[in-house]
Amino acid sequence: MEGMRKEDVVMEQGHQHHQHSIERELECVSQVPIFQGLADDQMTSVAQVTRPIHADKGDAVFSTGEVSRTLYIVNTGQVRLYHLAEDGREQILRVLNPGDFIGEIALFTDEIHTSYAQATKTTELCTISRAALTDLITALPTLSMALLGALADRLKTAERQATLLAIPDALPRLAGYLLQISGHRAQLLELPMSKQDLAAYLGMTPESMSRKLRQLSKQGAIETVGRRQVRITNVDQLAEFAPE
Amino acid sequence: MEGMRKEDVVMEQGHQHHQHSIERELECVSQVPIFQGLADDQMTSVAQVTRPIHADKGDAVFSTGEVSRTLYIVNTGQVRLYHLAEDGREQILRVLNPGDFIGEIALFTDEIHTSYAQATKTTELCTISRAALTDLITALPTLSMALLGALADRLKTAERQATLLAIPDALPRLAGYLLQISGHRAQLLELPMSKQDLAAYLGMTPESMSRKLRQLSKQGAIETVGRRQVRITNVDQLAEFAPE
DNA sequence: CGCCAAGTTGATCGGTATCAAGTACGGTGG
DNA sequence: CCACCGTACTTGATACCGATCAACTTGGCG
Repeated sequence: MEGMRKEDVVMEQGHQHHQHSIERELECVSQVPIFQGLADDQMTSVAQVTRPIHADKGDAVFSTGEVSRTLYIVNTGQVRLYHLAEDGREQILRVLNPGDFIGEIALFTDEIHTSYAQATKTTELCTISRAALTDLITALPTLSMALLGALADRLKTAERQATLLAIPDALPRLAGYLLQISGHRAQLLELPMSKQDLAAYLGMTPESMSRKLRQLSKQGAIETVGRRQVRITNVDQLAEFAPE
Repeated sequence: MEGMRKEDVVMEQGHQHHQHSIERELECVSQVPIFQGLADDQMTSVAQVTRPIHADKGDAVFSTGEVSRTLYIVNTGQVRLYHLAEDGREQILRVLNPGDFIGEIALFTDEIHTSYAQATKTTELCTISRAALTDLITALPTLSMALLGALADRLKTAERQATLLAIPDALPRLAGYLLQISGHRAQLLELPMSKQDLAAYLGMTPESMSRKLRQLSKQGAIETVGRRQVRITNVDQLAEFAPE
């Protein structure tokens, strides 16, 4: 991760601004999956329109009501996206891990953000303005393809999520979710969010979540480890409870 | 990483159709929103790699298990996408109306279709192979942008759908859905699918759907008109039942 | 006009939300 | 390193909503 050869590229670009190096920007860009596959000089031109952002744990990256004209890409750390219901309950939309991005809708319309984005730990992001990104897209077909691929992937996830949520019973919803994030493999896995957030994400209450997890572990399909981990001990058993 | 070079598959495939007129293909292409904004000659090159497909009411466009290497765009008619649960119940994923497309995931991986696509009426589609489309994307930035926009839009819909489905009570789910497809406007609107399909789409039974619709109309928020239409008579009233 | 699928209505049952207490994990400070 | 504390999580009891099964009605297509 550290040993990137980027110094020579930085030099070539030095004339634009003064010697304010774009090293930090390049580091961000080079880490991000959608920019993999770009040549060094292409990466540099991306880095030039990138602006890094830092957010400490608990900080808001953006809030509801703000106008969205920027693409945010998580470099390190984690960001959670959520809605705030009028009763104060938070509905988790998605958790962004390194490489994930948000704001793609901003590319096409002056949309108002309908959710909050909050760092759950110390987080580094890079941002790209709409204008800069549209320029990049037209100039770099490789980037277009990468973006399309990432969007298609998220779409698939969202549609699978919707299919899960349409199931009326909580047990298959949970089982299906666990199977999905484990890749149908018996393993110890870290939950991407707290159990109460996960409960909301899966359309149930924390109480139901707890009961269903217990039920699954009594059946020998899983074990809960601490507060944030679940070990899948028997995939077939788990699949019994899942849909299809 | 190595730079990607585009192979000239477009020309090779286009060659085969060169003999007869591409009038039919052009008609399809010119109707489709994602191809709007292309110059005439660009549209022609798109048309050359397009293959029209006809499906009568009830016909399958593709089925679960088939390998997906094609983008399908609906020209006229309607296609419904659904999963088949083991108990035989159909879970509607999405309904494709003219201009909508499916198969974008096929562009990036040899994915197996996980759903069925069935025409609900006489339908004309155009199809584009993966190779041809990737070439088009690299050649036509306008098309890239249009595709990205369409995907971002679908993503937004899917995520909103997931948010709706996470609500445990049926009434706000239905109210939220109606508000959404009506654009928060009082108007007569055509349901995009049958009520029983809509019920599955919203994660409830046809019986519940019927009862909740009745409840909303007793409150004066809506009126049901025939089997496929709903008139929104009081948006504020409807919003009372919707989340947020 | 007649038929059949789609939709409605009713009665019952089960599952989950809710409310209310209790428990334990994991971070903080001593 | 350990004791402490707050919050996340768990457990229990009850009520309510929606799924289910069954019977009926209606719209709309041939």
